[in-house]
Amino acid sequence: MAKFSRAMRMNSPRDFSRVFRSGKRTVGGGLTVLTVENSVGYPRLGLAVAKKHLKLACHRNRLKRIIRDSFRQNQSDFANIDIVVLSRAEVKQRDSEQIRTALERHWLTVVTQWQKS
RNA sequence: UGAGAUGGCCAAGGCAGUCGCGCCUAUGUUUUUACAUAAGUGAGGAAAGUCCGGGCUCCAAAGGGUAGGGUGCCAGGUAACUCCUGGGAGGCGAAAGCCUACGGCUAGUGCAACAGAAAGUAUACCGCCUGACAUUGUUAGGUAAGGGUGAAAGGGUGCGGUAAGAGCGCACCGCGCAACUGGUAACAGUUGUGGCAAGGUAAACCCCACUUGGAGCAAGACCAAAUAGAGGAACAGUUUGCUUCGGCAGACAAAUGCGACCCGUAUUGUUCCUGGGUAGGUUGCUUGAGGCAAGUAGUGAUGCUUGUCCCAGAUGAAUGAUUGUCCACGACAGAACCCGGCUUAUCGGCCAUCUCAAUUU
RNA sequence: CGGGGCAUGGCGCAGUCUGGUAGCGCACUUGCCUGGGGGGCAAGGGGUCGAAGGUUCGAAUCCUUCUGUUCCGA
Repeated sequence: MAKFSRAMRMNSPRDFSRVFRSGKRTVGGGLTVLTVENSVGYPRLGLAVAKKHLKLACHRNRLKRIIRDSFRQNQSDFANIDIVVLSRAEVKQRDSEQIRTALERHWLTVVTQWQKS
């Protein structure tokens, strides 16, 4: 049962700045993924979609939904890590299909970087 | 059948399955927070731009006046409006129909570069005509038909008239004024009269009429807890009474608030600097100028009556993914306090009414 | 989400209230002064005034609607 509860979202600015300071980074497909180990006992997801990259609120919402859903379906592979997904300027040109496949590639690298203990 | 006009409705394409999210109800577990299961429900016509109007909240009642702002044919609708409806006037179209910041420069002031004689109580460069001098020009007058300048030149056309001309006179048109008729009114029509005297610009100042306090849910309210209610500096007026001489009370003044200013009114220490600490949660938050249906008044916007329904409420912010299938292959685009409008973006589909053309009967 | 400001040569700004000529500094080009550079002097080029409509004879300026950019409010 792959769920996505409130607790699995990163809300506080402290968590975000910790990931930005010491996270590992992978780039590609219009997205940047940062990961770092956490101590809460489950993986967490944080999103940062810039208004500069996607001007319309509708498109920003859509990108965030796609990322959340992809995280939900793949969460069983992750170790206890905090993941932050950032948008890049070129997401404008990608459709939802391309973003999903890009995310799959990112998850693969993340999983090999952080082996489940 | 084709071309067009107007108004209204629908629009994460429809149906079925699987996984997932917010809210809410029920049940169960748990000290609470929560968790699990099931049912219900879950973005828009523009949610957008923030261009207007209102509700709501705070600014002490939001009071009076001034300034400033807004609106501008007339009447009605509305909680209100820069909105809507009906009517008038002007313009566009063959028609249905559409468009219009559409009060007042005969209240005042200002502006109009360059050009031009002159840009507004008119004037005269070239002309035209008359007189004088003189010999094809000079000068004194008359005139504004023609030319020229300009975006714009002080009514238009025709006839009469004249030295040449001119509303100088007449007819028609246009304009102003008056009376009458129709209309609630804007306005329209008829008659009479004036005789050109009122040129443009008010999205120029302004005048007139109506209207308008300011800020915004990050407004505001409540709860709990923590910390603080500290230190330093400067200024604390005038006068009266009492006094145990420390002060106390009253009046005036002053300061501050009432978010443009004044009136009015309320309050009484005020201002500056330094240091310390901080944690948020709840509420406002969706039952409303609400939707739907029927009846009824009205040309209509809309009002009234009855019945019925509850239809997002998040807070780093909920609607997505995937499979099958069908078609005309799917636009613009995401609520954040709530409504009424306007404007802008937009693939298409459906319905109703009307106009024109062709054909057939 | 709410409330403001700004947009003018390559860059930074005037001009907008009060409508008719778009100007200033730096930069650029050419010439001169100098043996050369720097510096100075003189001359010159370069602007759909963010976009589209409207008002006006005439719009950078007035009005309306859009577009970008920037600031403020816990």
